[in-house]
Amino acid sequence: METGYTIAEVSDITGLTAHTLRYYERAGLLSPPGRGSNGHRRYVESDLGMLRILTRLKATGMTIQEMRRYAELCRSGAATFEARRVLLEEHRQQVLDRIAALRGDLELIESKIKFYAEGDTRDLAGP
Amino acid sequence: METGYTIAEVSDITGLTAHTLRYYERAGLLSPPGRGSNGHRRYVESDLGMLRILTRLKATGMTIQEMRRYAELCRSGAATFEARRVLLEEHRQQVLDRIAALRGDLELIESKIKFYAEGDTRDLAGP
DNA sequence: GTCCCCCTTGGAGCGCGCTCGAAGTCAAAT
DNA sequence: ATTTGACTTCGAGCGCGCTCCAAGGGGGAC
Repeated sequence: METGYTIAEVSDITGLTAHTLRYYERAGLLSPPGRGSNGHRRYVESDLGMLRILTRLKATGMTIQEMRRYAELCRSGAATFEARRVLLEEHRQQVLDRIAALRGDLELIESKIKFYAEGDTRDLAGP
Repeated sequence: METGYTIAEVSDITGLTAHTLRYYERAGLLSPPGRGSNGHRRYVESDLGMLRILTRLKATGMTIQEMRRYAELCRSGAATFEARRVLLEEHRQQVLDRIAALRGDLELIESKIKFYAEGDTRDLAGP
C-alpha cells in the first residue's frame, strides 16, 4: 500500500470531482502532488489542508485568479506569511461588505413580500 | 417631447448598459416597452420599478431563469400575488442561508488569519 | 488470457450573463 | 446636403469555472 490519498479518495473527502482536482492543479491552485509507482497522483495531508481553505475561499466568492495568488504565496514559504495574512484580511473585509450589501438588498425584497402579503392593491410601484 | 425614458436614460438611472437592458427584454425579464414615433424604446415608471427589484434579486444571487419566472408572474396580473410572495420568500430564505454559510466560511478564514498573524510556526495544517 | 475498473493526458464543449460589432434608420444641426 | 449621434436588429464572442470525451495504460480477479 502506498502512502497518501488517491484522486478518488480526495474527491470523496472534498466533494470536488477528480476532473476539478486536476483542473485546480492546472490552474495553479494546488501544487502537483507526488505520484505512486503506477504514475497515479498521491495526495498528502497538506494538500487536503490547502483544499479546505480553497473551498472556503471559493464559497465566499474568491475568484480562481485570486486563489492562485494565495497558492503562489503558500508555495513561496514562510517568508510570505505577512502577505498571506493581508490577502486574507482583505478578502475577509470584502465578504463582510458583501454580507452587509445582501442585508440591504433583502430590505427591498422584504418590503415587496409585505406588499404581496397584504394583497395591497394600493400603488406601490407596480410589480 | 415624448413621455417616458429613453434607453440611455434608463441606463443612467439603473447603471445597466443599453445592451444589458435589451438583453433583459430578450430574456423575458422586462416586458417590451412602448415605442416612440421614431421606433425607439420608451420606458415608463413601472419598468423602472421592475428593474429596481430585478437588480436586487440579481445582487442576491437569483439566476436569470428564476427572475424570468418572477417576471412572468408579474405579467399575469394580480391573481399571482400569492405565487410571487412565495417565490420571494423562498429566495429570502436562500439568501439568509447563504449569509449564514458565509459566516461559517469566514470562521476558517479568520482562524487562518490568526495563524499568520501570530507567525505561529507550530503545526496547524500547513498552508 | 481477458475482463473490469481506475487512472492518465490533451483538448473540446458548456451554461451563464453579459458584451460587442456590423450595418442600418432617423432626426436634428450645420 | 451632409454630418453627427442616438437609436435599431441580429448574431457572434467572451471570461469564468468547470465538465466531459477520447484514447490509452496498468493491475487485480477469474
